[in-house]
Amino acid sequence: MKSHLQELVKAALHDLHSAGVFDFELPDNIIIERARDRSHGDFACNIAMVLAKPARSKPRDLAEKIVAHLPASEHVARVEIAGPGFINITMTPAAYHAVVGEVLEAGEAYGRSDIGAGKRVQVEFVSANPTGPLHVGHGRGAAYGATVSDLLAAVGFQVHREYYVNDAGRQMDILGTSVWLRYLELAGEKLTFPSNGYKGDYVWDIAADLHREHADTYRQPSSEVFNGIPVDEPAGGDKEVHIDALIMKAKSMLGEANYLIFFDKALEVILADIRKDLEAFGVVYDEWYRERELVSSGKVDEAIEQLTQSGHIYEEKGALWFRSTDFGDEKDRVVVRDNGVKTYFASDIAYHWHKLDRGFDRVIDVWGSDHHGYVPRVKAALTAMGDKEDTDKLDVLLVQFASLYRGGEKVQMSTRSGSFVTLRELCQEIGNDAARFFYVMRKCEQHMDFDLDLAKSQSNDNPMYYIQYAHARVCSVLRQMDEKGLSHNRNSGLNSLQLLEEQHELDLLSNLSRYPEVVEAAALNHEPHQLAHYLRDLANDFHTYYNAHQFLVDNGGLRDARITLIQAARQVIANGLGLLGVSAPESM
RNA sequence: GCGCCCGUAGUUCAGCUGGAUAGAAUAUCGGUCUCCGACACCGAAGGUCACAGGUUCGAAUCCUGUCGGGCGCGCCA
Repeated sequence: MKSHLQELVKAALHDLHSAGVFDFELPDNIIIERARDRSHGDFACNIAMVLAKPARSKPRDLAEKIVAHLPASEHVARVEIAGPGFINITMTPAAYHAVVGEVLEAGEAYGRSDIGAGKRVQVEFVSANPTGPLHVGHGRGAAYGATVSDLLAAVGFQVHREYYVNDAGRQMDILGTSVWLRYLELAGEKLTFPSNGYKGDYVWDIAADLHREHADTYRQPSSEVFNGIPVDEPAGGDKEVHIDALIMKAKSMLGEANYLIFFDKALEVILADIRKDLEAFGVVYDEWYRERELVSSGKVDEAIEQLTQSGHIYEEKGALWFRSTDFGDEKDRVVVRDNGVKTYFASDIAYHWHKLDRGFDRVIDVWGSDHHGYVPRVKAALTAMGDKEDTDKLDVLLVQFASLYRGGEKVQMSTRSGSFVTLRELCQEIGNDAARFFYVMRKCEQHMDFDLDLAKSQSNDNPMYYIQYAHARVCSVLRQMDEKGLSHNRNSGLNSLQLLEEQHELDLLSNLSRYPEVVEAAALNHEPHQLAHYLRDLANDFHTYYNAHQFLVDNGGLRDARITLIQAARQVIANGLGLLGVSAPESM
């Protein structure tokens, strides 16, 4: 509908241009807005005000000329000039009625489009270190990333959903060592668990598994394990030094191969757990990309070599540094430490370099906002290694933290101490639907207060229930219709749509026609919350209509028309909820 | 100290990328079930868009500064 009007205005402008009224380039995108106030018609165009200056004309005069050259359209009922020079357009009821047929014809495909056709986009999200179960902080990234992916797919992009698995590196070593120490305790050793180790119950579980499988095979006396280890922080030492020494000791006492039994078991169990949680959350990936493969395939070395060749690497204090300040970063970054170990950043350079290499037209990273300082250095590396154009393909979307509230109190959490709310616990408490919906209800860069009591409540202050109820209510009406033995004929309904002339009906129709625009905007701007808010509005239109008018009326034509209309509403609500990963129940 | 994000009704948030009288929900107050599900609807009240400048036909939106909040500033990942 909107694009139709854009064409009309464009045609008028071309007319004026060839008539010599304009001597400047015409803008290629013409803004048509939905009028907020009904007295302004259905759509408003501000083009006359935009072009007033270059045309050296008063906005209203210009608007007159444009309106005079507007081609006739069967969909347009009225065109008026208002205010400082707005062109207000009112559509015919028939133009709105037509949307019902479009919705029912397209069904689940209504709202989908092909504007992204032929373009491949990669969305990497969550990518939490596999050192423990996903917690609620990851939940927002999961819901957001999954929804953005689904939205992009809905507008035609070929979407590749990816989880980057940090299965190499120090944090994983800390985990592996933590598991071994718990295993030793299960085997009967007495020891003081490192303050920087992973203390969650899941570590005990993994250790118990290993102890069942291997009994005391890998038991070592704790006195020997802790012999020569610098003291831990509570004893006045440095917890980092303490844990690093324990890792070294574990590797040397167990031997590389046996150490890997603990390391890999922890990795495998936790990763499977993460995958299961995400699947239960309706989040499925196309690829789980392993950091270890990146390393073993030599891509990290290649990346460092490439940077070295192009002169962006220098050595200082025994370490290799990337001169990221040449590309706008605030300081240079280490890629290889003085002990020869490559940093996480080195892997990330290689990973992103390889991402672009894989031929995606766009690459989206969804990160927690606490990683925002990381963006300049990754972009710096990409710019150093390739061309600027490639770097611009990367979009980093930063998701702010969500604070959970229960009973008006903020829920505290911390991963390392093991006292956190897991994503699984959240879903058990409030349900998948509420979790998915609430997480994307806010703009991602907006800090969010997540009210668990609200998400749980089955009442009108919970927007998700409100929307689902609208869907269930339509289904209920259709059931009632059957029970009352009333017949419904869709073709008759489609042919009787002109009977829909109540304001409530026109409002509902207008919002139904808006759906494809909302999906498009939500997808292209990476803003799922637009869809969430839209659905709330649409549900409101429906509930209002429901309360004001009877659907199951005696007049068969009118009844068919109304039933057809609310079937279309049900379809759009179901489609929208589907894109948000939320179910559309037939009763509740 | 520097960088990024944020500041809109009592509260939680929208505001369509610069448009017309800043909107919802919630809380408060008052109405609506003999009726397709009251998990709903209708109405009232609620605002110095943090503050001060600037840009222009026009600013909550863009620029500068100030204040306030969150996060980040390792040879950690």
